[in-house]
Amino acid sequence: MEEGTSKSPSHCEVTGTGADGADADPFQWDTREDCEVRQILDRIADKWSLLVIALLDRRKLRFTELRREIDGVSQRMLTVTLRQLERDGLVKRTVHPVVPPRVDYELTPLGATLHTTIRSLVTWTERHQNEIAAARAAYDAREAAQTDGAADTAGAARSVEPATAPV
Amino acid sequence: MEEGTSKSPSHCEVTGTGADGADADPFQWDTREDCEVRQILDRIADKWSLLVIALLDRRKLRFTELRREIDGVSQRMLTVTLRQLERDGLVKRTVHPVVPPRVDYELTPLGATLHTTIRSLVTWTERHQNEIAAARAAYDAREAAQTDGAADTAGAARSVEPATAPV
DNA sequence: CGGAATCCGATATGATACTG
DNA sequence: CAGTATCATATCGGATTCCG
Repeated sequence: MEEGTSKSPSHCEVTGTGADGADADPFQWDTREDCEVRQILDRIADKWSLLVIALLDRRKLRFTELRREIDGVSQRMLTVTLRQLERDGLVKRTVHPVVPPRVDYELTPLGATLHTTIRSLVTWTERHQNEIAAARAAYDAREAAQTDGAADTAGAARSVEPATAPV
Repeated sequence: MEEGTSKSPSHCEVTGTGADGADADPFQWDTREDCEVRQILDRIADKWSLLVIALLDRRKLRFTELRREIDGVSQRMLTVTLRQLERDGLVKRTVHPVVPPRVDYELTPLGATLHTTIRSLVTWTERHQNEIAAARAAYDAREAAQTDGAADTAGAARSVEPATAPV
């Protein structure tokens, strides 16, 4: 990710609708790793990219402001991330040639359309964080149980069906 | 990511609506890196997790099938990813105790709700991959131009505003 | 077949120092 | 303030091997 994506991603077109991608079939998509969609996906689903886009909601933010809002990001990673997003046309960078340098970042129209989707991802997470926490606790409990006491008579730790026939 | 998330993430509640998260204010959310939301986000926004969830749309898939569909994933990463998703309660794993082992993976109801969101992310990418490709090309062109020939008289490579006053 | 465990290299990322 | 450059390394993740 560090270096520019100078590889040559095959532009694998979707086989479905003739238009401009946007297939309706949930199954019939690429998944080839050298595919452009995969590459883009890897980028926007990036830890920091996600946060940057989520935060740049209809407002400009300065470099330092972003850095302050995104707890834990290093100056370096924020820079790199912003460059990538700028390159992908998702974020617009504006430099004010003033004495103490000032740089603003904001979403481009394209970035704004993505923002909606990202936002829904964040919302989903907020909504279900409790369920996930519960699931984790349950999983860990089972895990510990079978590692520790182990070998209980009947109840298997994970879901197992009562064998029917081999493949 | 390798090890179980045995850290202690602060359960940082959203300040907004009293209910169960689902805040309406796009700004007032966590961003603290030790926050649970951030951790979950990092996981589901993971390169492989994303693909697994996207692929498991209303169907069971065996380990090998998944591996075949997700080009480029190693056995190890697929296993690790599936474990995490299972732990988070997003994927259900079913072991059939037959002679050649057979394991099926499918989304849980919770996972299904996430699938919708993930899917929209994939769709967005498919729809806009051309725009992004164009943006990249443009960016790289500018970049090369100013690195190479550089120093053109007027047109600056990046967006720069004509200075008004310092901060 | 599905997976666990180990080894081990690539690299993504943080910390630090320097610059305009 | 907003980077860039360099260095050190923690982590990710692939290849291999062994197992039920």
